Amino acid sequence: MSPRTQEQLNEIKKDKKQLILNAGLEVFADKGFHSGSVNLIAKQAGISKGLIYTYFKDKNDLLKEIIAGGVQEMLSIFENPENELITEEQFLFYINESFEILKNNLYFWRLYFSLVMQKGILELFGNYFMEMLAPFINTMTKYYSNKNIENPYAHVALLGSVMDGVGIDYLMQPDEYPLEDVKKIIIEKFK
Amino acid sequence: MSPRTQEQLNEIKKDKKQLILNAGLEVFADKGFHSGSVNLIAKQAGISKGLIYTYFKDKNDLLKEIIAGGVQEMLSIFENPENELITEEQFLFYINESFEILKNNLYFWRLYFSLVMQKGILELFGNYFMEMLAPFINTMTKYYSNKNIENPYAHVALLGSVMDGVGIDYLMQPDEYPLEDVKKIIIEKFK
Amino acid sequence: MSPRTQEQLNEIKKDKKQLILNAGLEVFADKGFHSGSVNLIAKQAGISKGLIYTYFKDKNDLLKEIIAGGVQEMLSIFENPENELITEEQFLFYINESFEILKNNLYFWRLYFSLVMQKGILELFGNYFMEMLAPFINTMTKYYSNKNIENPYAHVALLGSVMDGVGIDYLMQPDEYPLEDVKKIIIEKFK
Amino acid sequence: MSPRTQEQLNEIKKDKKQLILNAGLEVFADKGFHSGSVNLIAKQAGISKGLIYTYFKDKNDLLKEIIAGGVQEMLSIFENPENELITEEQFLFYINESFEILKNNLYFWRLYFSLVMQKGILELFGNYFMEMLAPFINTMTKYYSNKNIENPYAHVALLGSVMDGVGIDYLMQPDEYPLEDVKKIIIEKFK
DNA sequence: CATGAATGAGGGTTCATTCAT
DNA sequence: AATGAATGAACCCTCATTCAT
Repeated sequence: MSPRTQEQLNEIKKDKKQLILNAGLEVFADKGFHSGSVNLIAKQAGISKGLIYTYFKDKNDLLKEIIAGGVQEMLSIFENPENELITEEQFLFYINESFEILKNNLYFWRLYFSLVMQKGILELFGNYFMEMLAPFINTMTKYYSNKNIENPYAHVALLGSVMDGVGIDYLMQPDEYPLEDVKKIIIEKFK
Repeated sequence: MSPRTQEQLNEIKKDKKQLILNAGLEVFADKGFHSGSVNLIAKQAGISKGLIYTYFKDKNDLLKEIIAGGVQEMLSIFENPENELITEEQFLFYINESFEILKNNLYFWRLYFSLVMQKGILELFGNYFMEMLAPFINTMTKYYSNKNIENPYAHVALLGSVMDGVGIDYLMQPDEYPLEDVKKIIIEKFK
Repeated sequence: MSPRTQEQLNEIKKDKKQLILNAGLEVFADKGFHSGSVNLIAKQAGISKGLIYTYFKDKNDLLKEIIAGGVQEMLSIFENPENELITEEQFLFYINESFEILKNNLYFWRLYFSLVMQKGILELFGNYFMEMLAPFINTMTKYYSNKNIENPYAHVALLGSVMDGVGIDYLMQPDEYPLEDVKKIIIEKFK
Repeated sequence: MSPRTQEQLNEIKKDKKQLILNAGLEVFADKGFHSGSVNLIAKQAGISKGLIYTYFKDKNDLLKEIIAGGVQEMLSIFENPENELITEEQFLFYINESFEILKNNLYFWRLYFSLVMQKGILELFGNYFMEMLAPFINTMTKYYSNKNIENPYAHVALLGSVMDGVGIDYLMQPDEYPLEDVKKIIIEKFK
């Protein structure tokens, strides 16, 4: 029989790669990068260990692509006319949107926070994370500066920390954390 | 030389154990639990690998005792006449104290946050962490309730998250994070 | 286009097989049998991994056929009226010819010498190599016997070893080894 | 009980290390470096796989130490007053000695010849082998130069090749190769 | 005939844990 | 109490081989 066409192969490749990326995300998010074994990821994806290495150079590479994918998704959501000053309404939108992103990407954020604490790993990603967060930080800094608030930098740092902290606590107990109520208070206090 | 008394022996034992606990805390905080090897801990403590197993059943047990120790320390600091209602002044004291604790226990908190995201590990500790945080939560809840603030539970959850978020961000970049400025804003917004 | 005739198909088949054999020879000679991967051979031959298994049972089989081909080529060059006694002139010719063969089949001889030391691999070939060398040995033995030289067997063994040793040393540093000068001395000493 | 003294430990270490070196030499000589697995070496030495890594950084390191040991042994045997011109008697001694060394270190020489053919591996050893052979080459060059023989360099190259070739052929069939007879002829032709 | 995705055994290596001393 | 040599399970990764297409 004739071999598969290039198109078919590309389709397979894309699907399988995504399958592995998803499995990797779940496993790494649950167990952490070091404890999440390639074996487990293969099992989770329903494939053999070896196949992972058809799509990724090594375990590091798999992690990098998982993160890159997540970061891309974040950026695509947050992409805004860069140096635009935002209104209070837009501020609310951003906060809301951030919470939606958090809720819709539990695994990614769990992975993010577990990586962020580990010295050696963070270096793998260079400025990925910084780049991901930059638009948010820039926009917020401008927002606070415009409101003539004293020390806008500290305000933004705090707001970022708040989002981080809420994220972590919510991820730890998604069913019990009063996310919506907390959101309201944040908006009230930080707008 | 005369043979050591039982008391002296106990003292030695306690010292050695503490030595290992300290070394373990530093290594786990720096490398993470999985990557922080027993060998490294032994080296850091200046003892042999085998001796660790005289004091601890296994690596998990070592981690548990490290955490338990840290939690005890937290509790001892925060120990307050339990159901006492606190004044605003005391509220300020608590916040301040929390920041001091954070700054003085970088290793512990780094370890804490690196563990907290990992499902498998978290189960090792059952309610340890919850118990550690309970007094803080209780006191704050009472404080907000007394001020007739709407939804005190959500307020406390948020305050806890804020402390978590600030903790993480500070730990990531201790030299660059504007901790004092952030503290001021927190007090202003949450008192 | 008209469909290919059976003959043409056979021709293609033969070509493909030869393509693989050549690629295999180069790769095995360069990397060694164990480290020369099937994948690399396929790439070198410009075909797919799978196709190799249409022509060869397995990697061992490919090696065997590569060696068999090389041995055949040697034999065809050396083929002489079997039990004929050779003159000194013919002796010179043989030596010269041997050097030419060496120079013209660097890959084969590199592979040959890399295999010859390994017990496990050598068994794959049974008497291949012996058969390859037999005509040379026979001819030379007769030559020396005829000259009434004492212990012609040892002389032939030595001559064979000389050719082996020169081969190896030349293969190790083809550009620096004084092959022509060495040849002159050999002829002088062994004719 | 008290732990072992440093002396005892050193003794153990030395013995075990030598055990592994010997096992490694045999396995690598028989199977080649790449095909000779750490597993097999452990089995041959009667120890666990892991123990090898107590004594050697990795597989490469094991090979290096095996070779270093062998080279040292060679050098110690051949050590001669360096720039001394040798007599014919001494020449005979050297040739004889070389054959003894060959016979007494079959594994080492099998390993040597199997390595020498492999491009990538040879580089691991830099000038080890060259240094090992240098005294032999120097001494012989001087010997031939002194005899006013034309092209002493080619003579030495040939003599070296002869020793190599005889070595290989003998190693391939130690029981059948007429080593003593061959030695006589070599001496006769090359002295 | 031809492809390359997929498998799984086996490779080198690390490391928690044990145990003779 | 103290040591560190020794073990073996589990890790990441490679590669010969198979098979659906």
